[in-house]
Amino acid sequence: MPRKPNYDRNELIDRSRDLFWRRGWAGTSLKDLEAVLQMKPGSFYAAFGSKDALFKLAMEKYAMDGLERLKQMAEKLGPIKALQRFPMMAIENEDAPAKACMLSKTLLELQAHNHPLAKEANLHLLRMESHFAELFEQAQAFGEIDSDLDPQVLARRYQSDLLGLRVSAEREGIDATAIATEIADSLARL
Amino acid sequence: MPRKPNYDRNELIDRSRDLFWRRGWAGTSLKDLEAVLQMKPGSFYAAFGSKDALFKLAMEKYAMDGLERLKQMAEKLGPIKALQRFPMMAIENEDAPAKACMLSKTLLELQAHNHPLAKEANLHLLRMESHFAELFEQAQAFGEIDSDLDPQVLARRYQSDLLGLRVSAEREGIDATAIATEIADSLARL
DNA sequence: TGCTTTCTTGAGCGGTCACTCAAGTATATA
DNA sequence: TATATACTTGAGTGACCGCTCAAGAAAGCA
Repeated sequence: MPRKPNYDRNELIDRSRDLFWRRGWAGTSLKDLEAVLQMKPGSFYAAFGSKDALFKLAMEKYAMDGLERLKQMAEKLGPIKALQRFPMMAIENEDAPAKACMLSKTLLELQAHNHPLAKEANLHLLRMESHFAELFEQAQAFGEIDSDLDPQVLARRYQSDLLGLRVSAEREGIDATAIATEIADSLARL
Repeated sequence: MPRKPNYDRNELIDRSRDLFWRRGWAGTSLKDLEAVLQMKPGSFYAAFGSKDALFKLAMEKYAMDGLERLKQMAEKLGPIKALQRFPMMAIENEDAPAKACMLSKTLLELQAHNHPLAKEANLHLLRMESHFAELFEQAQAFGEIDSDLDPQVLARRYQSDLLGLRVSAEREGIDATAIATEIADSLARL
């Protein structure tokens, strides 16, 4: 009986993610979103409820995609090779709206205000870290790295390096690929 | 003939730096600044000109203090020990308004808008990186690390690690001291 | 075709933003 | 003490913020 929306909700979330990722939470206004989504305020609020609610959806998609890419890479290359290539992949995609990680950007922007989205970002980062740990564990099982090392510790350091790499990649005039290579090399020495 | 300001300009910049460091650029409103500085809008604009101008001053002080601490540490401990201790020092100060680096926070927040303050932040980061490189060079001259390595490359990687560490330290439930220790350890292996 | 139900539109809400300025106040010099 | 010269005050500026809602348009069902 009713009328269907004339947009693809999933694609709208993608476009929002790109905008939020690049410009951040405060840096993205409703007007910006309306322009990119081609939506008037009424439709926007009917569809998503609020700017924060959409940001949450965008961040979830961002995190899910990242995890998915890591899993696919691990299936194709095995755990250690996946971990080695992941940093380079994260920074070499020219189409991405930003080099830096959307989760860390959100965390840094909103943590001081105790904004719920900061906690959300931290949660996604924890999930990613867990999967890094799993891969390190698998690599140990395969005898690819020293099995005396603690996978959790390795994962935490790895994620920290990755976040640093991606902040550096955001800078102008910095050759981040060299850093990515070094991160990969240091994994080979474990 | 005139009247003197009844405030210590330097201390006002310190307080602004702490607020900006913690809350970021968009996250700090004029009202916030007026409250912390105990100034009415008129005085504020007479003293500093604009929010951005004060942010610039705050960031300059932030960068100068960081560089100063590094130099003092290097004088006291020598280059390599200073580089080893610097990461831990950066995250263990409980009085600091934030663990993450103000320069990287500013860069991530404002880079997408081509805001002049983002370029300014990048410049301060470059200056810091140069000094890291100097210390690596000195360490080579002292025979403390392999002299075949490129000090510039070492410095870039070191700064990247440091930025990652400080993002991680900002997170809740992450033991950043372990990461700091590992950064120090990996310098010992050069 | 007519009715119901949803989606779309866009003017406009109260609030906050960075900032201004005219008036008042304090102080160093003449 | 009188005057010139800042500094301080705070109400008020226009612009933008996230968001609301009443009215109109479109599509599925009878």
